[in-house]
Amino acid sequence: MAKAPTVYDVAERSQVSIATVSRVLRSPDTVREQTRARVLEAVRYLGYVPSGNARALAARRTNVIGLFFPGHDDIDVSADLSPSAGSEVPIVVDDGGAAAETENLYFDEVLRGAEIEAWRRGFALMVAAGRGASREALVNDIAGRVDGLAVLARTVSDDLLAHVARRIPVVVLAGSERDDGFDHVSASNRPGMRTLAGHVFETHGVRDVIYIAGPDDSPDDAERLQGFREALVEAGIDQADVPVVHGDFTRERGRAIAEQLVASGRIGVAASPAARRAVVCSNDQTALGVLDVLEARGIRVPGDVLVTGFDGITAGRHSRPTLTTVHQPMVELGRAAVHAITARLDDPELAPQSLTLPVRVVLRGSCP
Amino acid sequence: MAKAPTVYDVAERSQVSIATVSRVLRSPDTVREQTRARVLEAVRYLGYVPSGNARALAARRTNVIGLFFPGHDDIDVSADLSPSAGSEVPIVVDDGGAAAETENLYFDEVLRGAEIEAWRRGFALMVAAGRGASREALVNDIAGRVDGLAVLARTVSDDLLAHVARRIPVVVLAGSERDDGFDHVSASNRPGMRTLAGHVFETHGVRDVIYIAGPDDSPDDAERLQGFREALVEAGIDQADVPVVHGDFTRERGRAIAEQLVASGRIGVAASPAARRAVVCSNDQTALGVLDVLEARGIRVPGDVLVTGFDGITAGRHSRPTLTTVHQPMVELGRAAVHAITARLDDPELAPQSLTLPVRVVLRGSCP
DNA sequence: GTGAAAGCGCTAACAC
DNA sequence: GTGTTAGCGCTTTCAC
Repeated sequence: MAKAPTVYDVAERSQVSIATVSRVLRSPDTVREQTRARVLEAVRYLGYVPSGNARALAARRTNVIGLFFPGHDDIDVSADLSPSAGSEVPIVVDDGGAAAETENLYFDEVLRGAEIEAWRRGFALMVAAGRGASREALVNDIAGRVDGLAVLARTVSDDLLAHVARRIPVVVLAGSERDDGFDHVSASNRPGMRTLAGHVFETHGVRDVIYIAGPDDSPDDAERLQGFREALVEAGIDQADVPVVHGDFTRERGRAIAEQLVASGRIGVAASPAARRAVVCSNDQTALGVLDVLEARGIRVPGDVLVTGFDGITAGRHSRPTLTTVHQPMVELGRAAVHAITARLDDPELAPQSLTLPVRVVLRGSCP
Repeated sequence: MAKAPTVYDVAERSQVSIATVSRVLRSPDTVREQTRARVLEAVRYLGYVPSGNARALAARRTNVIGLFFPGHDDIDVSADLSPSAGSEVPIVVDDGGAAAETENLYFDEVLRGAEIEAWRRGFALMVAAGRGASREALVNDIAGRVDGLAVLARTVSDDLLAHVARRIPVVVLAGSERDDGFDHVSASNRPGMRTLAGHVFETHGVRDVIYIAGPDDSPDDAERLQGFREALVEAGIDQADVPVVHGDFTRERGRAIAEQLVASGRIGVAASPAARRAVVCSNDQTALGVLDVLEARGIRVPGDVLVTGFDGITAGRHSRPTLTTVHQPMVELGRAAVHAITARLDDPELAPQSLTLPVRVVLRGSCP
């Protein structure tokens, strides 16, 4: 690492001009076989790795796409990083208690989709998860390094987004499709929830229902609630009869809310099959929390209470009972975001696009 | 996006030199208040976002750290990305069948850790997941764009790694600590498995055991097997009596192997408490697959068979029964990797470091 | 406190 | 085919 070799070093050693070195690397077949060999040999000998920055600068294109997410505030960032003290391995018993749960499944999947699509199109992916105050600075910084940026809705101020969008294409993920001039990629939240809730009301004939919403600032959550209300109207259920509790999308909070509901008698063992109730949750994590409590309290799902989620995270396939939900194509969301960016890169004149990906209701044990 | 404004544009509009513009952005307090204000106003007006590439080139430092993983070959990359056809939401019944499982939990967590630590130290993170032939090209490419690179062991040829390492610090993740001159970060695989297996043998007195290993090319797997063997020796169990089956770390394969074991009578209902057997798996996914089959076959865990995993993925906390495992600090691994890189960046003369992070055995239902 | 000027390492015309 | 020569947009001495 003493001093990274440059094109000049390679050129000198292989007795050609720097242009030829560049050619060997970018369009090998425009160079005579023999020359090429000499250059490649020098590359190997010197340990030459082209500077991506110089390249990007000269070519006016970085071939990198950025992805910005809200940060993982939940993780203890101050934990020690000291190495293992010898080979003593502690044995602990996991009582299934309040182990900190990884809540970011959603982002992980979106990220994976973005990574896949970026790769296919010859782009690298730069990720940044911003928290707190420095968020804006981070976004600005990353914006200067990429050809296009995908941002989760509501994580960045509109001002900053507009500022950044003057330089590169920006696509907003999972937000409602506002007329803000940005490209949008989202899932059919409203219809999805409407269909699911419809299933609860029509198929099971349950009318005594509680809705557990997510945090106020989630655009997806708002759409879902709206879909839920549409289903209420359709089923002729009076909104006034339906409590809407606000959670925060975490399992923890789902548990807390469920405890309350049980304590207050809002949900519990059904006196008769006709008295069965339902808890419709705005996301899976919340629903899983509810299941935790109901199981612990001996309230049967789906016997006494129906429970539904939204997202389709993997954990819902392994819960007890398994969780009925609306499956969002998270990986596809990530892919679509990257796709939207590259599309605009290819044709900047394109009108703002809004892509809504299809969802599907997945019936499982908690609400068959 | 017509034409991104540059320092020159900002300089012109605010009547200063480009040097001053740069100063306002990098060291604001060396510039007179009034000048600074003028420059910032121009920045806002023009929608100026500094080019990260130009900056990196001039400063000879990108402030980006790279992370290279093996690709997600398992995902269907050709799937269509067409938008929702109207608002028809299909309703499907999930029979718990062979739904493609997301196997990359491990990387997701490592990535999260890396992201956190990178952020804390003022670096951006660039991720690349390479598959197949183009892997080497990708690694080379990303290496040219970052200040340091973390690579999962065995995903890149030693030659290429050595080549790249001449330019930037490279840290190898999760490999055995070979004397290859690279920095290494890994978990206590051997002691972890040894302790866990010891628990199976000593605490439960089970001696009739089967080991399901992972893919041959996994360095972690090799270490775990070694730890297992040490436990055998310690317990005075003859290795010849212990079958070692090779899986591939997937749940799917875990199921297949379990089916075989059950069919062949190697595992099954225990005739007496003393006849209880154990299946020790090299990772959690495999163990979960085994649990799937045992439950379906009416073989009781831990009553008839003890099952253990390794990794500590979230799914193991929600399986039925919950999974006894060795918990790897995956997030910490990612953080440590970034830490190692920055440490070397700060002091290139450092001797190669090998950090081994502690693990802990977590006892749950499948092997209390 | 501010400006002038020399690169950083590469690509892309344009010549030959 | 290969070489020459401008930049790409920024940081950073070194003057003033």
